[in-house]
Amino acid sequence: MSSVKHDGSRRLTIADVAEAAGVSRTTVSHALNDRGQVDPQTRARVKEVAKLLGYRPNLRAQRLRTGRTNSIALLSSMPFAVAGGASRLGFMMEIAATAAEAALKQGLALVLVPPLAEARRLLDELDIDGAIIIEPVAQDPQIAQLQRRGIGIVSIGRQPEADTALPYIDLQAGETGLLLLDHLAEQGSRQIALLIGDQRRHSYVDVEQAYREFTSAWGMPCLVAKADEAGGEAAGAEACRQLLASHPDLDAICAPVDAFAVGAVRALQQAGRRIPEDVRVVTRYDGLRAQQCQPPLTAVNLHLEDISAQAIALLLEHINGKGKRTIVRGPSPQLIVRASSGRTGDKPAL
Amino acid sequence: MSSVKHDGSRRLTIADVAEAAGVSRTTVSHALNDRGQVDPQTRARVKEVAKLLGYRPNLRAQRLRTGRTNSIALLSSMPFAVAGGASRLGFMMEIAATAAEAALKQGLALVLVPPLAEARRLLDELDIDGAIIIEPVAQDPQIAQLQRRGIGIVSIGRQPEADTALPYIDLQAGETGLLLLDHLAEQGSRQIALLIGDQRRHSYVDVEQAYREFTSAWGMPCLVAKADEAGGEAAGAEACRQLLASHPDLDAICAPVDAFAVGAVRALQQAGRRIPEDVRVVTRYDGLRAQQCQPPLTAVNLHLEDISAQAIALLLEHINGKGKRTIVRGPSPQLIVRASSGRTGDKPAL
DNA sequence: TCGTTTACCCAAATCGATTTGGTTAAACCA
DNA sequence: TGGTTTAACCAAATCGATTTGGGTAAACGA
Repeated sequence: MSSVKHDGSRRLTIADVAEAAGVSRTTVSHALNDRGQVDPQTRARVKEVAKLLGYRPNLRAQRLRTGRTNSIALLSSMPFAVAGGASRLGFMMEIAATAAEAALKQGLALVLVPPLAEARRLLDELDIDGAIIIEPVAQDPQIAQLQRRGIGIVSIGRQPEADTALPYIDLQAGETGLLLLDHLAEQGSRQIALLIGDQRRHSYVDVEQAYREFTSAWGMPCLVAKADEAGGEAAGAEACRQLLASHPDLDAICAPVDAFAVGAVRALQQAGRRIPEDVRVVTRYDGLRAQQCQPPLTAVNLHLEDISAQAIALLLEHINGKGKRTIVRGPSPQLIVRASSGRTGDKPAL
Repeated sequence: MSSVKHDGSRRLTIADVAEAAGVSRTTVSHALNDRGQVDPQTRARVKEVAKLLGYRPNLRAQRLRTGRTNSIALLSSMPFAVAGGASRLGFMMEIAATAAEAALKQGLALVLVPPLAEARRLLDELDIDGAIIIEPVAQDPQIAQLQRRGIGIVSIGRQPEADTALPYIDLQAGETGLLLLDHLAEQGSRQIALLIGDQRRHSYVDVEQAYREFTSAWGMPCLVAKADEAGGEAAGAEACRQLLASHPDLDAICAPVDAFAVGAVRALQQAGRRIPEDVRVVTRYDGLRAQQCQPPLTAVNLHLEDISAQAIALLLEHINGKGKRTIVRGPSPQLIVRASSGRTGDKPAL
């Protein structure tokens, strides 16, 4: 009879192929997956028939049988209350874009899980093999929830105060901070303030420690300000104003969060300070914000594509159970000097 | 015996619950899903037992049986060759963030499919119920591929020259363009150039048509420049330089793509033109780029969150087969006037 | 009292693949 | 020649849920 059905009647199954090829379902499965013992001629014929019919295996059945979903989730650890558009998610979305690419190349689908109040309930509905979480805060509830389901998790950036040590990609926040601080000192800054978020996030914890050691070693004053992550640029600006009020003679601000840094720039400009002549400003995440700021901000290339790829690889290792590594040192961050801290054409003053 | 096993031996199945509760698997299924006829007491007891044991249904089995995956993909129609970091994906990622949220609220997982050369092969490996494609170009191969699999697709922005009409959310690119052009004319511009991409994308096609009608109606010269999407800001700057060379007296540029607009601003500034005094610049997508540009760019609020939510709703309708709607008019775009086209404090010249 | 409805429950079929545990016939070996 | 290996293939079990098609006993109706 007709070997090709093209009415939208029903999806083709392995049984249809078996019948058309005149073999058993087993043989079809073996032939198509290059497994088992099948006569090369038969194998070729089965493949031919399958192609002709346009057969595609039912992924759901495949997955029930093999126990794999071939998909992973990407979570952030943002506070739910964060307001404002999606641009707030700059960092997460940049990782998302590169991680999705890396995942797809490994045959994995990447599911985006934005920070969401309902996410806690919905997290159980997700059929995933593993998850990547970005810069988790201490005691992140999502992590516990996923671990309860036995789902493998890897974090980008160490989880602070972790009771259950998660495998992670080391973002080297301390070193990155030192890179920025050294640069500022080298440029001549002697009153450097640190502006970080108030969450217990490794990048804040580590950079603060690095900062304290740095200032103490140099005999500099220790000026730490904390702002609310949810507040974005406005919170950064406000924190900067307070810094200026209490320490009018500061000559540099290191603000790892790009939104805080841009907010600080605005506040400084409003206060009549010139950047970089009076105050230098540097940030960590080199996103659109840092690049488009006026003046453009000195930042750090974190090599997020590499980090994403490493996170995917690490996660796969752990899912497959043959992963011994629990900490992976990410690529070395590189300083990108821009006008916000650069040596001005001719020295500003003596 | 012990009713709770907590060794990591094996995932609990419905059979375990059935045994523990002393009923059949059928009854457990019915009880937990609030289906069938089950004694309220039994139902409660089964739920109790299931909770106690920590039973969670195997999603893969559930999906094989019910035929749903509860996940959808988000595709862009970008050229693969596009270089540069993820920030190029600003528009896609902004939709991704809002769409993921809207999808999750509907119990759907959103899988990110970045523009990728290998994507064509990998697209068949994705187990999804439907897909959303952003501003598809004419003849997009991904669409054909998914349709071959019988997967429902909805596009954000009409697909131009479509042979198979896709349901879509109308982005009203023509109206949006007119909004910008009217604004420029109102501000006093009389030599308005249009700078668009060279792909066959609805937003370019529609805005170009609107532009031609607009200039013809006003008796203005028709200055259309096209740049390569993959070129980003540099391509926009180059196109702008050519425009300036051939039409030195232009007094406004409408560049719907934000990267082109920012590139144009750079080129204008290098050419010694003041913005907005000499040349006004406006763009469509109100992303970080437009906001952080110096001067900030007049742009349009497209209400992407609403559009994402509408796209998800439309897709669900079509997946469920009860969708009659094929075109949904998105929310009305709103002009956001900023310094790049604003009336300057005191009129620039007489 | 006998048939019928109703409430409650269950065994088995089903979804569509993969995998286990065979069977059959030809090839090989002593 | 009789016994063993090997190649090629297949039927049935399996994954873990949902759904179909009854079955049983109590309640109801005439």
